[in-house]
This record gives sequence, structure tokens and C-alpha cells, in this order.
Amino acid sequence: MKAKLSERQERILAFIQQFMDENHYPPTVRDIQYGCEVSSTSVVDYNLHKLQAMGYLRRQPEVSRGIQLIGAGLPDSDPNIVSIPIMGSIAAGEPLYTPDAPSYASDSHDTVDLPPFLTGDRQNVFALRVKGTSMIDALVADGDLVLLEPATDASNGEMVAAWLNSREETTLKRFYMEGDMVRLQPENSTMEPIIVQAKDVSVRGKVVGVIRTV
Amino acid sequence: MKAKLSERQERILAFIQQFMDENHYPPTVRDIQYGCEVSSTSVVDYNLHKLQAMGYLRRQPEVSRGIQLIGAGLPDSDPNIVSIPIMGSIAAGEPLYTPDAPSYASDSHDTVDLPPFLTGDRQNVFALRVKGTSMIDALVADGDLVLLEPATDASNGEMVAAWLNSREETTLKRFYMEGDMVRLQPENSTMEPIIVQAKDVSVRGKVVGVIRTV
DNA sequence: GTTGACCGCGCACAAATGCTCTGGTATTCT
DNA sequence: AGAATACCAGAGCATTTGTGCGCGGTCAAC
Repeated sequence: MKAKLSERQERILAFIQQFMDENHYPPTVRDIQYGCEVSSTSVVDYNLHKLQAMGYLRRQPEVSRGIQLIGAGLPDSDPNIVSIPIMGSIAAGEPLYTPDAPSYASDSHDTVDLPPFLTGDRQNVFALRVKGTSMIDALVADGDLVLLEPATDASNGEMVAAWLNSREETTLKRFYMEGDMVRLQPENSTMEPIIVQAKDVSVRGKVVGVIRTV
Repeated sequence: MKAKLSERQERILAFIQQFMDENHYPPTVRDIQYGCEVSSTSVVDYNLHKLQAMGYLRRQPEVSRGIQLIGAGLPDSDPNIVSIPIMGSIAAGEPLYTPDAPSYASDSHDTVDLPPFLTGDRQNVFALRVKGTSMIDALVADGDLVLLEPATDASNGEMVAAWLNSREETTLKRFYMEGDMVRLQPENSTMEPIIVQAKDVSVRGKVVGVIRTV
């Protein structure tokens, strides 16, 4: 379905973009008609349906100007910004995000707006504010913001936020599975690794980014 | 004219913003009517005229959904994004930004789009890509992006990018002026500070942020 | 040629929608 | 008290606007 566009469809698409730039609301069918030198509104309607089927835009039926571009247009909210919730702090480790909790409920939390290159194409990325200097050995300082991708597993060597049953706290460490034991390795050689039973540790998320402001 | 808003006017204004966020086209008079629990379209029209007179929005007469917010609304270009140039790498230290060079000329460099909370209100912030692990002692890893504010001076304790004449390289360190000597202090106590004559070191910028993706 | 899909055109209807007119209720000013 | 002002409610009109219908043209397949 996502085939090539006819010349007229390209023109309509371009016109909508231009119209949205100049005025700040979508055009009507007739605006498009005159703007693209089409002689009938039905032709516009016809092509708009086509474009919608091909995924270039969305329409709200029965609603005037109910057109919004998607794709490469200017859907003025998302293209170069993603909102990421700050789900708490990681230090004493108590309040940690649980991916199975209702995502958008009960959240009076803060969010940070970040460009998407920081998250890649990962989904449900969330952020934690690092409290204290206990993670310095992982190149993470007090006050840093760590970006996490929800995960319950990790590959060896990945930096994860892991919950330790024994200590009832969450730490940032590198993750190594060794038999039925898990070794949580700090970055700094002066620190000793933590080695626990696999069942006594649960991975909460993988670190995908760190942000520090000074 | 720009006096206080009535409660209803505030509500209308808020509703329009919310509506624009959810759908991506402006609301009709009746949308506002139901959304704000007003019992007549004329009341909405009345208040819209008021708001327009006070400069909070603009309307296109006779045009459905011909409303656009101005002022604190959504001036759709820059509000939550700033483009920051990546002026090179910092490792072998050669290509470093010189604040006196023509800023926007001769740059085929890359840029990153960042939310403004990372730069604060600083001007001319630029970024450097860290190459190598030589800055690990400053909590900066290979591949990190450091945000720098152009500067030729620094206060004690600030993290700076400093050019060392003797070594012909640039490093990230904390800056301490001690008499006519400058001490460049790594973060990590296992590393020795670098102490040089003040004239043999020149500050290029202060670090204002660090970004790491993994 | 005939068929049918694809596309365009003109027209018209009905719903959506901006706007106006009339009147009402407070609150403030004189 | 009376007038003025600001704001609201309801109803209705005129325009705007999305959508459906019928018709004609083009082009490739059969």
C-alpha cells in the first residue's frame, strides 16, 4: 500500500505542510482545492482518503480541518523530542520503577524532554536520579540522570539497575551471570564485586544513557 | 489592556492548549463550549474576542477552527530544543573550539538537539566527543559527549577543558589556581594532579554537562 | 471492442460551525 | 434608585465544509 504518490498527491501533501506553516491550523478540503488548482472538492477528498490509507496523514471524520500529518511532516510534538518520566531516585534504592505497574496511572512524576538519539528505538525508557556518590565507581556521579530501558534480564557486561534482596536496595553495576550466581561488578578496581545467588537479584532495567549537568 | 483574566477565560485558554496537544488542530467554538461547560456558544465567542483583544490568541474570522495561540502558547520552533554544534573530539586534543573564531561559518560539523535544561541560559554552548579512556578519572568515558561553555577563566573546583602547552593536548580536569601555578585535579584519588605554570595552561571551556549513551 | 480499475469533475445535501440578536443577572458607578 | 458595565444564556441564521452521487475520461488487460 505504501507505494509511490501521484503528482497530485505529492502536491497536496506539500500544500498541507505549507499551509500548516503559514497559518497554524490545518486546511479545509476547499483550501487544498484552490491551493492545488483542483477543480473539485471530491477529488481532494478522494486523494485524502488515499493518503490516509497510505499512512501519510490522519483525518477526523466529519470534522472540519481534521487533518494531521504524520510521518516526515511537522507533527509538532514528537519528531525531535521524547518525554521521559523520572520515576524516582536510585540510592537508598526504595522507590524503583516496576515495569509491570500501570504505566501512565498514578504519576505526578516529573519528566524530562530528550532528543530521541538518546533512547534509540527503545520503548518505555525511564529515568532515575542518582543520589549520593555510591555509584561513582560506575562513572555515575551524584545528581546524574540515568536512562533505563525496562528489562528483567541482561547480557554479561551490560550495566543494569539491579535489586538485591539481601540488601533491599538497588545499585548500578555491570552484570555477569556465572553459573547460578550473579556477579555485579563495579567499574573501579578498588571496589569489590558483589556476588549473589541469581534468585536473590532481579534486574530492573538496563542503562542506556547518562546525563550530567554541573 | 493586558489585565487579569477571568476564571472562565483562563479555563478557555487552558482548554485550547490541551486540545491542541491532544488533537493537532484547533478546537471549534463548540468544542470549547462543551470542554469548559459553558452553556452557549455566544459566551465562548464573547470571551474569545476578549482574549484576542488582550493578545492571547489570534482568530481568522469566518473560518472554522481559525484559532492560534500566541504568547506563551506554542511558538512552534524553538521552545524546547536547542541545536548544539559538535566541534570535534577531545583526545589527541588538536581540534578544539576557539571561541573567537567565526561561530557559524565554515562548519560542516554535526549538531545535537538538546532540551534547554541542559544548557541553562548559557550562550554558545558547544559539544565535544570524548575519544579514548584517558578521561575516565574525571567520570567521563570513551564516547561521551561533553557540553562546554566557552571560557578562558575558571573558578576553583570547576571542571574545565584545558590546553596544556607542555603536552600539546587538552584534558578535562578540575581547575584550581594556586598562586601562579595551576593544579589540574582528576576526580580519582589514584591519579596524580597535574601542576603547571599558569602561563602554560589555557582554559578553553567549562564543562556544563555530560551525556553518555550505551 | 469491451471491461474494469483508477482518477477526475461538478453538483448538491446535510452537518458543522462562526456569528448575531435578544434578553437576563449581577456588580459597580453616579 | 437609576444607569452603566461586564458577563452569560438561548435561539437562530448564514456560511463553511465534509461527504456522497452520478458522469466522463484514460489506460491496460482480455
